Amino acid sequence: MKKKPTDSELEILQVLWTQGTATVRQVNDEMNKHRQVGYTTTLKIMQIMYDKGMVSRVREGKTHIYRAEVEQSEAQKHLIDKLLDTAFQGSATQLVMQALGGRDTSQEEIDEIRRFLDGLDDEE
Amino acid sequence: MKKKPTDSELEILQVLWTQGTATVRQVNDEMNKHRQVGYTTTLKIMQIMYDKGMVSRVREGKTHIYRAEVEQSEAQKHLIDKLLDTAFQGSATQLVMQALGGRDTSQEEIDEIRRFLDGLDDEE
DNA sequence: CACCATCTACGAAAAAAATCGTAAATCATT
DNA sequence: AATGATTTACGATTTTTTTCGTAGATGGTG
Repeated sequence: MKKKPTDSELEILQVLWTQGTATVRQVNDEMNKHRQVGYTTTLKIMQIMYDKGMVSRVREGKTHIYRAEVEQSEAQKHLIDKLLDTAFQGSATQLVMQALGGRDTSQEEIDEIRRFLDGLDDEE
Repeated sequence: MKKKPTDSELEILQVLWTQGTATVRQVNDEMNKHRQVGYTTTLKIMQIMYDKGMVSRVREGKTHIYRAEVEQSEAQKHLIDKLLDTAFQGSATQLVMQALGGRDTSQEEIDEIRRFLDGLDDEE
Protein backbone atom coordinates (compact mmCIF):
# COMPACT_ATOMS: atom_id res chain seq x y z
CA MET A 1 0.00 0.00 0.00
CA LYS A 2 2.28 2.69 -1.25
CA LYS A 3 -0.13 5.33 -2.31
CA LYS A 4 -1.72 7.77 0.05
CA PRO A 5 -5.42 7.34 0.75
CA THR A 6 -7.62 10.22 -0.33
CA ASP A 7 -9.42 12.29 2.27
CA SER A 8 -12.66 10.40 1.86
CA GLU A 9 -10.87 7.11 2.09
CA LEU A 10 -9.28 8.21 5.30
CA GLU A 11 -12.61 9.17 6.79
CA ILE A 12 -13.86 5.70 6.05
CA LEU A 13 -10.74 3.98 7.30
CA GLN A 14 -11.04 5.90 10.50
CA VAL A 15 -14.47 4.45 11.13
CA LEU A 16 -13.28 0.96 10.33
CA TRP A 17 -10.27 1.34 12.56
CA THR A 18 -12.36 2.30 15.54
CA GLN A 19 -15.23 -0.11 14.94
CA GLY A 20 -13.20 -3.03 13.69
CA THR A 21 -15.83 -3.98 11.13
CA ALA A 22 -18.78 -2.10 9.73
CA THR A 23 -21.36 -2.11 6.98
CA VAL A 24 -21.64 0.66 4.47
CA ARG A 25 -24.64 1.99 6.33
CA GLN A 26 -22.79 2.09 9.62
CA VAL A 27 -19.90 3.90 8.07
CA ASN A 28 -22.20 6.30 6.33
CA ASP A 29 -24.17 7.03 9.48
CA GLU A 30 -20.97 7.69 11.30
CA MET A 31 -19.75 10.06 8.62
CA ASN A 32 -23.01 11.91 8.64
CA LYS A 33 -22.41 12.91 12.22
CA HIS A 34 -19.70 15.16 10.85
CA ARG A 35 -20.84 16.10 7.38
CA GLN A 36 -23.59 15.20 5.00
CA VAL A 37 -22.76 12.47 2.51
CA GLY A 38 -25.06 10.37 0.40
CA TYR A 39 -25.25 6.67 1.02
CA THR A 40 -24.29 5.72 -2.51
CA THR A 41 -21.32 8.02 -2.34
CA THR A 42 -19.96 6.19 0.66
CA LEU A 43 -20.79 2.88 -0.97
CA LYS A 44 -18.95 3.83 -4.12
CA ILE A 45 -15.84 4.87 -2.32
CA MET A 46 -15.85 1.71 -0.27
CA GLN A 47 -16.17 -0.33 -3.44
CA ILE A 48 -13.23 1.51 -4.90
CA MET A 49 -11.27 0.86 -1.75
CA TYR A 50 -12.18 -2.78 -2.06
CA ASP A 51 -10.86 -2.85 -5.62
CA LYS A 52 -7.66 -1.27 -4.39
CA GLY A 53 -7.36 -3.84 -1.63
CA MET A 54 -7.54 -1.27 1.12
CA VAL A 55 -10.49 -3.03 2.70
CA SER A 56 -11.82 -6.57 2.70
CA ARG A 57 -15.41 -7.67 3.08
CA VAL A 58 -17.55 -10.69 3.73
CA ARG A 59 -21.11 -11.14 2.65
CA GLU A 60 -23.61 -11.46 5.44
CA GLY A 61 -27.05 -11.99 3.98
CA LYS A 62 -27.50 -9.20 1.52
CA THR A 63 -25.03 -6.82 3.08
CA HIS A 64 -21.28 -6.63 3.07
CA ILE A 65 -19.29 -6.32 6.24
CA TYR A 66 -16.10 -4.40 5.71
CA ARG A 67 -12.79 -4.42 7.49
CA ALA A 68 -9.73 -2.24 6.98
CA GLU A 69 -6.81 -3.98 5.36
CA VAL A 70 -4.51 -1.08 6.03
CA GLU A 71 -2.91 -0.92 9.44
CA GLN A 72 -3.73 2.28 11.19
CA SER A 73 -0.18 2.72 12.36
CA GLU A 74 1.11 2.09 8.85
CA ALA A 75 -1.16 4.72 7.42
CA GLN A 76 -0.29 7.12 10.19
CA LYS A 77 3.37 6.66 9.53
CA HIS A 78 2.92 7.38 5.84
CA LEU A 79 0.92 10.47 6.52
CA ILE A 80 3.43 11.79 8.98
CA ASP A 81 6.26 11.11 6.59
CA LYS A 82 4.43 13.02 3.95
CA LEU A 83 3.63 15.88 6.25
CA LEU A 84 7.18 16.08 7.51
CA ASP A 85 8.32 16.21 3.97
CA THR A 86 5.93 18.79 2.62
CA ALA A 87 5.50 21.16 5.51
CA PHE A 88 8.12 20.65 8.17
CA GLN A 89 11.30 20.37 6.15
CA GLY A 90 11.67 16.92 7.62
CA SER A 91 11.96 18.02 11.22
CA ALA A 92 9.97 15.70 13.47
CA THR A 93 10.83 17.89 16.40
CA GLN A 94 9.18 20.87 14.80
CA LEU A 95 6.14 18.81 14.08
CA VAL A 96 5.91 17.58 17.63
CA MET A 97 6.22 21.03 19.08
CA GLN A 98 3.63 22.39 16.72
CA ALA A 99 1.31 19.52 17.58
CA LEU A 100 1.57 20.13 21.30
CA GLY A 101 1.73 23.88 21.35
CA GLY A 102 -1.36 25.82 20.38
CA ARG A 103 -3.52 23.04 21.72
CA ASP A 104 -4.34 22.24 25.29
CA THR A 105 -2.60 19.11 26.33
CA SER A 106 -3.47 17.54 29.66
CA GLN A 107 -0.85 16.92 32.32
CA GLU A 108 -1.34 13.19 31.94
CA GLU A 109 -0.62 13.34 28.28
CA ILE A 110 2.49 15.36 28.86
CA ASP A 111 3.67 12.83 31.39
CA GLU A 112 2.89 10.02 29.03
CA ILE A 113 5.03 11.61 26.39
CA ARG A 114 7.84 12.07 28.93
CA ARG A 115 7.81 8.39 29.68
CA PHE A 116 7.82 7.71 25.99
CA LEU A 117 10.88 9.89 25.56
CA ASP A 118 12.60 8.07 28.39
CA GLY A 119 12.05 4.88 26.49
CA LEU A 120 13.68 6.36 23.43
CA ASP A 121 16.86 7.26 25.27
CA ASP A 122 17.66 3.65 26.16
CA GLU A 123 17.29 2.26 22.69
CA GLU A 124 20.19 4.16 21.19
CA MET B 1 -6.96 31.46 4.34
CA LYS B 2 -9.32 28.76 5.47
CA LYS B 3 -8.89 26.17 2.82
CA LYS B 4 -6.14 23.61 2.80
CA PRO B 5 -3.44 24.01 0.17
CA THR B 6 -3.16 21.22 -2.34
CA ASP B 7 -0.09 19.02 -2.42
CA SER B 8 1.50 20.97 -5.23
CA GLU B 9 0.79 24.23 -3.51
CA LEU B 10 2.47 22.94 -0.40
CA GLU B 11 5.54 21.95 -2.32
CA ILE B 12 5.79 25.46 -3.65
CA LEU B 13 5.08 27.08 -0.32
CA GLN B 14 7.80 25.01 1.20
CA VAL B 15 10.33 26.45 -1.21
CA LEU B 16 9.12 29.97 -0.55
CA TRP B 17 9.22 29.44 3.18
CA THR B 18 12.81 28.35 3.13
CA GLN B 19 14.04 30.81 0.52
CA GLY B 20 11.98 33.77 1.57
CA THR B 21 11.41 34.86 -2.00
CA ALA B 22 11.89 33.10 -5.30
CA THR B 23 11.11 33.27 -8.98
CA VAL B 24 9.10 30.64 -10.76
CA ARG B 25 12.29 29.27 -12.20
CA GLN B 26 13.94 28.98 -8.83
CA VAL B 27 10.94 27.21 -7.40
CA ASN B 28 10.74 24.92 -10.38
CA ASP B 29 14.41 24.07 -10.23
CA GLU B 30 14.06 23.26 -6.58
CA MET B 31 11.07 21.03 -7.18
CA ASN B 32 12.88 19.21 -9.93
CA LYS B 33 15.43 18.03 -7.43
CA HIS B 34 12.70 15.82 -6.05
CA ARG B 35 10.46 15.06 -9.00
CA GLN B 36 10.11 16.09 -12.59
CA VAL B 37 7.70 18.96 -13.23
CA GLY B 38 7.38 21.19 -16.25
CA TYR B 39 8.14 24.86 -15.93
CA THR B 40 4.72 25.96 -17.11
CA THR B 41 3.07 23.64 -14.65
CA THR B 42 4.82 25.28 -11.76
CA LEU B 43 4.10 28.68 -13.24
CA LYS B 44 0.44 27.88 -13.59
CA ILE B 45 0.08 26.73 -10.03
CA MET B 46 1.88 29.77 -8.75
CA GLN B 47 -0.45 31.99 -10.75
CA ILE B 48 -3.40 30.22 -9.22
CA MET B 49 -1.91 30.67 -5.80
CA TYR B 50 -1.49 34.33 -6.59
CA ASP B 51 -5.14 34.58 -7.53
CA LYS B 52 -6.06 32.92 -4.27
CA GLY B 53 -3.85 35.32 -2.37
CA MET B 54 -1.60 32.60 -1.03
CA VAL B 55 1.44 34.29 -2.47
CA SER B 56 2.32 37.84 -3.43
CA ARG B 57 4.72 38.97 -6.11
CA VAL B 58 6.60 41.97 -7.36
CA ARG B 59 7.78 42.52 -10.87
CA GLU B 60 11.51 42.70 -11.31
CA GLY B 61 12.32 43.36 -14.94
CA LYS B 62 10.49 40.70 -16.84
CA THR B 63 10.23 38.24 -14.00
CA HIS B 64 8.05 37.99 -10.97
CA ILE B 65 9.48 37.49 -7.53
CA TYR B 66 7.15 35.57 -5.29
CA ARG B 67 6.70 35.46 -1.57
CA ALA B 68 4.47 33.26 0.58
CA GLU B 69 1.54 35.06 2.13
CA VAL B 70 0.64 32.10 4.28
CA GLU B 71 2.48 31.73 7.55
CA GLN B 72 4.30 28.46 7.74
CA SER B 73 3.20 27.90 11.32
CA GLU B 74 -0.40 28.68 10.41
CA ALA B 75 -0.34 26.18 7.61
CA GLN B 76 1.34 23.63 9.80
CA LYS B 77 -1.29 24.03 12.45
CA HIS B 78 -4.06 23.49 9.96
CA LEU B 79 -2.44 20.42 8.57
CA ILE B 80 -1.91 18.93 11.96
CA ASP B 81 -5.48 19.64 12.95
CA LYS B 82 -6.64 17.90 9.85
CA LEU B 83 -4.36 14.96 10.39
CA LEU B 84 -5.36 14.61 14.01
CA ASP B 85 -8.93 14.59 12.93
CA THR B 86 -8.72 12.15 10.07
CA ALA B 87 -6.15 9.66 11.25
CA PHE B 88 -5.47 9.99 14.95
CA GLN B 89 -8.93 10.27 16.42
CA GLY B 90 -7.89 13.65 17.71
CA SER B 91 -5.12 12.38 19.95
CA ALA B 92 -2.10 14.65 19.70
CA THR B 93 -0.23 12.29 21.99
CA GLN B 94 -0.67 9.44 19.60
CA LEU B 95 0.54 11.61 16.79
CA VAL B 96 3.60 12.68 18.70
CA MET B 97 4.53 9.16 19.62
CA GLN B 98 4.05 7.96 16.09
CA ALA B 99 6.17 10.86 14.81
CA LEU B 100 9.02 10.06 17.13
CA GLY B 101 8.89 6.30 17.12
CA GLY B 102 9.82 4.48 13.96
CA ARG B 103 12.20 7.25 13.06
CA ASP B 104 15.61 7.90 14.47
CA THR B 105 15.57 10.94 16.64
CA SER B 106 18.81 12.36 17.91
CA GLN B 107 19.52 12.81 21.59
CA GLU B 108 19.57 16.56 21.13
CA GLU B 109 16.16 16.58 19.62
CA ILE B 110 14.79 14.45 22.42
CA ASP B 111 16.25 16.83 24.95
CA GLU B 112 14.83 19.76 23.10
CA ILE B 113 11.40 18.25 23.27
CA ARG B 114 11.85 17.60 26.99
CA ARG B 115 12.58 21.25 27.56
CA PHE B 116 9.57 22.11 25.49
CA LEU B 117 7.40 19.86 27.66
CA ASP B 118 8.78 21.51 30.77
CA GLY B 119 7.63 24.80 29.38
CA LEU B 120 4.15 23.42 28.88
CA ASP B 121 3.83 22.39 32.53
CA ASP B 122 4.21 25.93 33.80
CA GLU B 123 1.52 27.39 31.65
CA GLU B 124 -1.29 25.46 33.31
C1' DC C 1 -46.17 -15.15 -3.17
C1' DA C 2 -46.39 -10.10 -3.46
C1' DC C 3 -44.74 -5.96 -1.39
C1' DC C 4 -41.53 -3.06 0.69
C1' DA C 5 -37.37 -1.57 2.46
C1' DT C 6 -32.57 -1.95 1.93
C1' DC C 7 -28.65 -3.34 -0.32
C1' DT C 8 -25.16 -3.69 -4.21
C1' DA C 9 -23.61 -2.72 -8.97
C1' DC C 10 -22.73 0.31 -12.59
C1' DG C 11 -21.99 4.15 -14.99
C1' DA C 12 -22.12 8.90 -15.70
C1' DA C 13 -21.46 13.53 -14.25
C1' DA C 14 -19.43 17.15 -11.61
C1' DA C 15 -15.66 19.09 -9.20
C1' DA C 16 -10.97 19.64 -8.13
C1' DA C 17 -6.05 19.38 -9.38
C1' DA C 18 -2.29 18.88 -12.28
C1' DT C 19 -0.12 19.22 -16.67
C1' DC C 20 1.33 21.22 -20.78
C1' DG C 21 1.27 23.57 -25.55
C1' DT C 22 1.25 27.81 -27.71
C1' DA C 23 1.54 32.63 -28.13
C1' DA C 24 2.70 37.11 -26.74
C1' DA C 25 5.72 40.14 -23.95
C1' DT C 26 10.18 41.47 -22.31
C1' DC C 27 14.96 42.07 -22.13
C1' DA C 28 19.78 41.68 -23.48
C1' DT C 29 22.93 41.41 -27.30
C1' DT C 30 24.38 42.08 -31.55
C1' DA D 1 16.14 47.25 -35.19
C1' DA D 2 16.43 42.13 -35.65
C1' DT D 3 17.60 37.82 -33.07
C1' DG D 4 17.36 34.73 -29.45
C1' DA D 5 16.52 33.38 -24.88
C1' DT D 6 13.43 33.62 -21.10
C1' DT D 7 9.29 34.94 -19.07
C1' DT D 8 4.27 35.42 -18.38
C1' DA D 9 -0.52 34.67 -19.97
C1' DC D 10 -4.08 31.85 -21.46
C1' DG D 11 -6.57 28.08 -22.49
C1' DA D 12 -7.18 23.27 -23.22
C1' DT D 13 -6.53 18.64 -21.81
C1' DT D 14 -5.88 14.97 -18.64
C1' DT D 15 -6.13 12.84 -14.38
C1' DT D 16 -7.98 12.19 -9.92
C1' DT D 17 -11.57 12.43 -6.66
C1' DT D 18 -16.21 12.99 -5.27
C1' DT D 19 -20.93 12.65 -5.96
C1' DC D 20 -25.16 10.67 -7.19
C1' DG D 21 -29.01 8.59 -10.15
C1' DT D 22 -30.88 4.43 -11.65
C1' DA D 23 -31.48 -0.37 -11.95
C1' DG D 24 -31.42 -4.83 -10.31
C1' DA D 25 -30.83 -8.20 -6.40
C1' DT D 26 -32.00 -9.76 -1.81
C1' DG D 27 -34.39 -10.73 2.30
C1' DG D 28 -38.05 -10.10 5.60
C1' DT D 29 -43.11 -9.57 6.47
C1' DG D 30 -47.84 -9.85 5.89
